[in-house]
Amino acid sequence: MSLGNKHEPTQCQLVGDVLARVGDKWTVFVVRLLADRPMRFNELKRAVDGISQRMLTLTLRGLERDGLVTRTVYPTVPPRVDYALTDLGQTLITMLQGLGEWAIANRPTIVAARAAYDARAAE
Amino acid sequence: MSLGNKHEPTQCQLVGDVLARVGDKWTVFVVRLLADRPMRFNELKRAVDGISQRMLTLTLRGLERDGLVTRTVYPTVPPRVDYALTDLGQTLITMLQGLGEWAIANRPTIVAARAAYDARAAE
DNA sequence: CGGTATCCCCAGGGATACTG
DNA sequence: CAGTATCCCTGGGGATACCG
Repeated sequence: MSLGNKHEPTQCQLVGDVLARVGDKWTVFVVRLLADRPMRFNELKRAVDGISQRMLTLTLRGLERDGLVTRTVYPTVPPRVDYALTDLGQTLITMLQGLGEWAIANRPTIVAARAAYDARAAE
Repeated sequence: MSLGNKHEPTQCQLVGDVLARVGDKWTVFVVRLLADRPMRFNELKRAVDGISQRMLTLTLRGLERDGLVTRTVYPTVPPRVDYALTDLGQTLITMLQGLGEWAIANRPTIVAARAAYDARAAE
């Protein structure tokens, strides 16, 4: 097996891709909400504090494209669109959960490190 | 305990912070390299393909500020600076490992979903 | 209701030159 | 060697207006 093969990205690149996917400004919030239950567009918009209509659309389109979210249109009047996590999306939640635990466990340490660093820089 | 307390960020925000920290363009590559052993500045620069001097500096400063990396200066001529992961940085590696496994396991699914989505969009 | 389309701004990040 | 300083450009993302 060739490690330099351009068609087989390194693990680093794969991790980078995942982070690029899920590390944008809004994805985590949307995914977190959909973890509980399917939601409609404006319902999400109201729930995700501060998101613009444009960014909600882009975020959902991206998730849909990667197979993490399904978009279901009910051809009623007025139209109704439901967004829901796919099975793949559910597995992503597990990853984020792990990240959340790490964040909670280590935030005090990080905050302290930051304060110490900034104090040194300011002197 | 109050969940709406502004001094206690939601878990979503914490995850978002971690992702913002580690989800930038270069951090994963640098952290991955330092996981093996401490490295010098230009050594890192050569190892991380395509990174600019400026961005390597900024990335390392950020990691140092958050207590994930230590910076050790040896006052020799020419100067020598070693960067190494802290214990906290090591725990981060564990998280990234998990992300990497998820990425490897699910990439085929994601690639397929993307192809399918793009095919629909193009028709 | 659930979007597109358009305009605009600013931070992330590259290239280059200079320094202790 | 290990940076800082400066310039510049792209694209992420907000605000607003319009559409089926």
